Parts: sequence; C-alpha cells; structure tokens
Amino acid sequence: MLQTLERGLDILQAFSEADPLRSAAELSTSTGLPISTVYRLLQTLEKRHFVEAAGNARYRLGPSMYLLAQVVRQQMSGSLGPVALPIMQHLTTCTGETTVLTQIIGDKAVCIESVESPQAVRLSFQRGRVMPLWAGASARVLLAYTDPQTAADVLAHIDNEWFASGEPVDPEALRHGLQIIRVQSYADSQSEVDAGARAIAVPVFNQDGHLLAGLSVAGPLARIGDSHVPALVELLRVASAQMSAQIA
Amino acid sequence: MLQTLERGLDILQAFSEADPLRSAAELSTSTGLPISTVYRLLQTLEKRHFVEAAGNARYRLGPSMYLLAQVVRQQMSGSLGPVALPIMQHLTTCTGETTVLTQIIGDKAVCIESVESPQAVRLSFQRGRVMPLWAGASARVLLAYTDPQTAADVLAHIDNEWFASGEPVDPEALRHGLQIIRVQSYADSQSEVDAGARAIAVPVFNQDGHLLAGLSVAGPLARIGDSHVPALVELLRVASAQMSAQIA
DNA sequence: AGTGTCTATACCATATAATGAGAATGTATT
DNA sequence: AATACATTCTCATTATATGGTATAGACACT
Repeated sequence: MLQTLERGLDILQAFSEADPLRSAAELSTSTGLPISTVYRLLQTLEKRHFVEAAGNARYRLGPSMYLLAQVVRQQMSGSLGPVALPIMQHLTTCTGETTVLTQIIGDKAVCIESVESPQAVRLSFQRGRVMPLWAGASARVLLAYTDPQTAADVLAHIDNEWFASGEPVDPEALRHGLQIIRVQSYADSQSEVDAGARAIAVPVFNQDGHLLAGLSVAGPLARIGDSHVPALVELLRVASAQMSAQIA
Repeated sequence: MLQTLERGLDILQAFSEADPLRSAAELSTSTGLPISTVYRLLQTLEKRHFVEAAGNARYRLGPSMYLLAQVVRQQMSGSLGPVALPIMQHLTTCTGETTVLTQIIGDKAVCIESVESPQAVRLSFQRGRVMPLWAGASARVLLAYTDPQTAADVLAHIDNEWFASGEPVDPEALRHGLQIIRVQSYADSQSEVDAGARAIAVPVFNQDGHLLAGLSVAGPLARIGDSHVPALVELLRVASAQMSAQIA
C-alpha cells in the first residue's frame, strides 16, 4: 500500500543470516529498485540507525534493530511460553532428550522455546533458530496441520533444496509424507535439520482446534530407535493435550 | 528524508520492552500522527508481518521482526566477539565472577557478550540486555569515554530516574562521577542495575584510540570488597589491552 | 599523472503516491 | 437500542517520492 515504506522494509529484509552484509549495488538488483532510490532509502534507514555502514561499501542491520530484537525476544514465546516450559521440562526429564517448541512465522518454522537434554551427547537447539517448513519433524508437523493455502505455497517454492543428510527434497514425496503425518498424527524425521539426529513431533492446538505450535523430542540417532517411538509419541500427546488445556 | 518510511520506523520504535503491546490510538498520540495515517502505516507493516494484531485492539511486533532479530543476534558481537570471548573466559576463570562486554547502541548500553561465573551465587547477565548509559559500571564507563555530544544528550534527558538500589539519579553527581572515571580510568558501581551487585569496568579502545566497548567484572556485593578492587582493575586493564591489540 | 571502475551524493522536472479530514462500517459494552 | 471505540473507506489536494543523469570522491592498475 505505502510504496516508500514497503521498499524500506524490502531493504531490511534483504539482510539475512546467510547474507548479513550487503552492498548498495546488490540491494539494487535483489530488490529491483534503481540505485539512486536504494541510496535514498539507505540514507533514511541509516539516519534512524536501522542499518549502518560496515566498511568496504557494505551495510548491515544497525543499533535500532538490536533494541527491537530484544523486544521481540522477550515476547517470542508469548502466551505459550509460560505454559509450555514446565511441561517441556518434564518431557526432557522423562525422556532424557532435548525438547523443542516451534511455531510458523511467515514461511519458516522458528524454535520459540527449548529445553536441552542434560546428557553430554545431546542435540543442542536454541531459541530463535529458523528452519524451512519442510525440514525436520517439528517443522513438518506444522506444515501438515497448517491451512492448505500456506502449505501449498511452501510446496510450490521448493526447488533444489537438500536435507542435512544430503538427500534432495522431493516435493511429491513430501506431499505424501504430510498425508501420513495427518493419519498417524505425529511426525518422524532423521538427519533432516541436523545430521545424525532424529526427532518425533506432534502438533499443539488451542481449544478451538486451531494450530498453535509443534512440539518435538529430539536426540542422537543412536539413542532413538524405532522401538522407542511409540512411547515417545504417547508422552508427546499427553504433553500437547496438557498445553491445549492450559491455554487461555 | 523519506517521510513515509520514517513514520513507519517511528511506529516500529514505539514498541519497547516496557510497552510491547500498543493500540492505534496510543501510537497516534505518541508519534503525533493523525489516526488515519497510523492505520494506513499499520496496514502496510501488518501486510509485511512487521507488526501483527495481538487481539484486544492491540498490536505487537510481528514475525518478520523475529527473523531479522535472529540476523542481528548473529552479528551482535560482530568483529569484537571472537576476539573478546576467550579473554573474557580467562577473566572469569581468574576472578570467579561474571564478565560482561557492553557497547553503546543509540542512547543505550547493550550487553553484547557475557561469561557467567561458575559459582552458585552469581550475577547472571545475558546478551542483549539493555540498560541506560548512566546505570552500572560497564555502561557508565562507556558514557565517560564516548564523544561529548552523546554524553551531553544523555545527561540532558535524565528526569526522575532511579537506580536499582532505590537511589535517585542526580545529573550533577553523575557529571562529576564521569570526571572521576576518566581520572581513575575505571568505573565502580554498586546496586545500580541489579540490587546487591557490584561491578568494576574499564573501557576498550581500538588502535586509533576510538572507544569500542566496556568491559566489566561483576558479582555479589559480599564477594567484591574494596580490597579486591585494585587487583580487579589491573586484570581488566590487561584484558582490555589484549583486546585492543587483537582487533583488526 | 592518467584512466577506468566503483561508491556515494546532488540535482531536478514530473506525476505519482501519500496525506488527513471526515464519513461510513464494524464490533464490543452497557 | 444506544453508546463508545476500533477500523476501513473515500476523495480532492499537493506535498512527497521518483529515477535518470550529472558530479564528486575513493581506489586500483598502467
């Protein structure tokens, strides 16, 4: 709607974890804006400390973003966090493995809360970590239960992506996998996000049956054999139900 | 320069840790913009997921900010982090207390790196934590050595602020305190940010003598007596010099 | 010095895109 | 039903953003 503002936001979003430093020329091509316009946008963003010069004709996100990032971190788990954490802690105690809570944000899955296993060999997973919606049990369970629109969008935009295991992503197999998840009502993944890890995930709904989050238990492949899966699924289902019951 | 963009950024910055949920009416008064304009800005920001409706006629920062926050966290300590961390670890080993690295961001001090003490009773201090530039040794040492312009701005905007101890902030005493810091070349604070804590801080410069960060060691009052201060200051000075030498 | 390449800022005529007041609609609350 | 807000729509006006080009500066290479 507001062209100038949107273009400014485009610039901000051009900075990613993979590409935190960008030149004006790059920004011009990646946004399709004329170079003079890019500089003008950068000027205002720089004046307000949303971006800053990083030397070498590069720009990066600036101080103002730091402060807003802190606001966002604080509200990250929102209403779900206080309810979920104790339940997740209990899950980790019972299973001895890392517990992760994820949410859909835009077209990505984001870890909004995690409780790491106390064991020396464990899967480490931190708040804020972002992954594609098709990779990993906790992400894929979100994809399986989200509205068809979002799911279709995601499936349509998979080209030449790989899992951490080295396997290529096959959209057709993925589509079928989502169906299986819905039938079993849990997701199982191996070496998709982190090589050598296995995760089991279930969805978390609110009382209206609306999808809120994905809850998963994950650990090294060697410790999570097929024989353990049924028990894990049962624990996850109980935990998910507890969360649903406690949400306002 | 670009009015529309600036107004959009104004809206984003209206969300703070103290006030993460804001109504359109509030935003209108706090930014001085007509209500119809605020709604128009919110519309575009919402479309791009920079803000989202939080129910109850409130808005909060949205998904897109989460993703950018992650980018920012990653680059937070920037070039300083890799150099500083091992030195900070060594400091914590020597002193047994929490070590904190801070930087000026806008008109605030932000913890960009920390190494917590291994002791059970310790000062916990996390990356991203924001405090006013006048509170705490690590912040105040930044204020003392930053350019006079910034310092004057900060001093001019102190009205009715309090330390964690309950003491009111006296701008005149503060001004004098900064002078003392510059003479001693270290800062000492008690119960300013966290009640019951004491911190000693020194500045970190690059080779050009430009202020980069503040480095501090902090712990419970009971463990940091006046007799320990000289030794701590010496350790901090050595650590600061090491950092300066290793910066590119 | 001289040339070429790149970043960054300044300029300017044009019309597009933003503006803000107010009306109209929607949604709770009483 | 009536009130109080929250939110979206409409529209005429003009301020504001636009993008092509020109200019100035930095840096490397001959």
